[in-house]
Amino acid sequence: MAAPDRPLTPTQERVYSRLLEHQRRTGRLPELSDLARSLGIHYVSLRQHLEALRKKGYLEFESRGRGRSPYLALPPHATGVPVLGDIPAGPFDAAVAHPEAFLPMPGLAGASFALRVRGDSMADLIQPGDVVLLARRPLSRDGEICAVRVGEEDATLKYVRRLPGGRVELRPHNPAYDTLTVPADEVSLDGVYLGLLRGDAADALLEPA
Amino acid sequence: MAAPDRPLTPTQERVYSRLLEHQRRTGRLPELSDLARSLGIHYVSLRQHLEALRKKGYLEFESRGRGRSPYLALPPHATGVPVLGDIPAGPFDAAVAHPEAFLPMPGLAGASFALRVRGDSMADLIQPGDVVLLARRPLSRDGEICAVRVGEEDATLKYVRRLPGGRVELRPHNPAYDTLTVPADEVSLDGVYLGLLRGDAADALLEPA
DNA sequence: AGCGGGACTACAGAAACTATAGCACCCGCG
DNA sequence: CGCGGGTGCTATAGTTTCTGTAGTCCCGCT
Repeated sequence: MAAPDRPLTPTQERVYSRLLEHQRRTGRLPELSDLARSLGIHYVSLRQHLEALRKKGYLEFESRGRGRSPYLALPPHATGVPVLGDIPAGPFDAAVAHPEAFLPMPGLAGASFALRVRGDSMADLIQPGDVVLLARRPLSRDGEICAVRVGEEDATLKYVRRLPGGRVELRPHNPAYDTLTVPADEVSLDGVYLGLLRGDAADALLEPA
Repeated sequence: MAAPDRPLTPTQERVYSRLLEHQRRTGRLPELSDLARSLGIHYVSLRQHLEALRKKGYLEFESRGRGRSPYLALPPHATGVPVLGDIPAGPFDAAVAHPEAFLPMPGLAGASFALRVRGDSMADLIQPGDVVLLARRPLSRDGEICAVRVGEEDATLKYVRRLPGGRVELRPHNPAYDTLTVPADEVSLDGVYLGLLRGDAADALLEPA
């Protein structure tokens, strides 16, 4: 119930996306009466929708007594970047994986996710406990660092380059490991490297799920 | 006037730090009447202090008409990590440097800052346009990556290790460059590596100063 | 002696929010 | 066909926050 678990009706969708938009634009949430006016519906109706959204897990909404402003907030999964699992790690399905925690980064929410580094198999620039930020988008320039999986192996970070003939070159940062070239259809590209947070910095930022 | 430029009186200081604390704890700002009660002062007095803080550049505060909640916000420099300049770059004085922009990361504010990478002299893991997060703290473990300056040179990122005899080893990530050992008093350690954001991710997060 | 910071009292009005109740329409489902 | 859910309205009455303005007091500093 903590995470969105039920589909929204059209009007609930309208209310919810209006809240997201307002949060992005202004960094805060609108007042209920303003929102009701701008949606063209009545205050009482709006509250019914907010209550429905709350029950479905899309937001936090709590009355604080007569005359007081209600507590209204979008939960971390709406504004934060989810930490989906570990790297290297077994195959994870972004649609199914349930996040362990969230990085509050409104500018990146939706288009990206994060993985925590578990082993020390990566280059010395990345340590166990670090959190790697990854964009959910296809490769745009050759040579970008990506989280990739080959077949059933664990996800790892590699420099990815497309080769002629439908093959892909996977080069590890650590030169002690081999560079692979694999048919493109055997590689699943999970995310493009967007950044990294040292373990202690990540811990200071993370919000529990 | 945009940044804090004048000293605060004791009570203004109290009001301001209470706001910071509330923002850290709850992620939002308190209502004025609650705040006044918890500070043990009257509502009208509180508003005088908020107005004074606004004039001194410590916060944004604007009345929105009778009966409406006032607009109250802490500016980016209170909750964000400042981007102080470029790396490699000439000596920058953290106390004097005026930030170009801010990364909204409340958990790290105060204890850290950021530098934008300008040249491509760093290792291939760090590209021009990236933003490097740095902690304002001394070296805690040998081998940490730090932004250091030797004498009057530009600041660069190096693996730093303390050696017996008051010397310091500075090892670049790129093995093509030399590892230096320098007397500790010739090295100024500007910050300890906390993380990195790719240029496009940083651009999505940055707030102008 | 004057000034600024700090703090209070008082009052009237605007707007937001709570709480509750009732009415109406449309739609899908059993 | 009836029922429930979603949507939306009207209405009333009460609480609280916030605005705006005005006046009083004390204290420390210049």
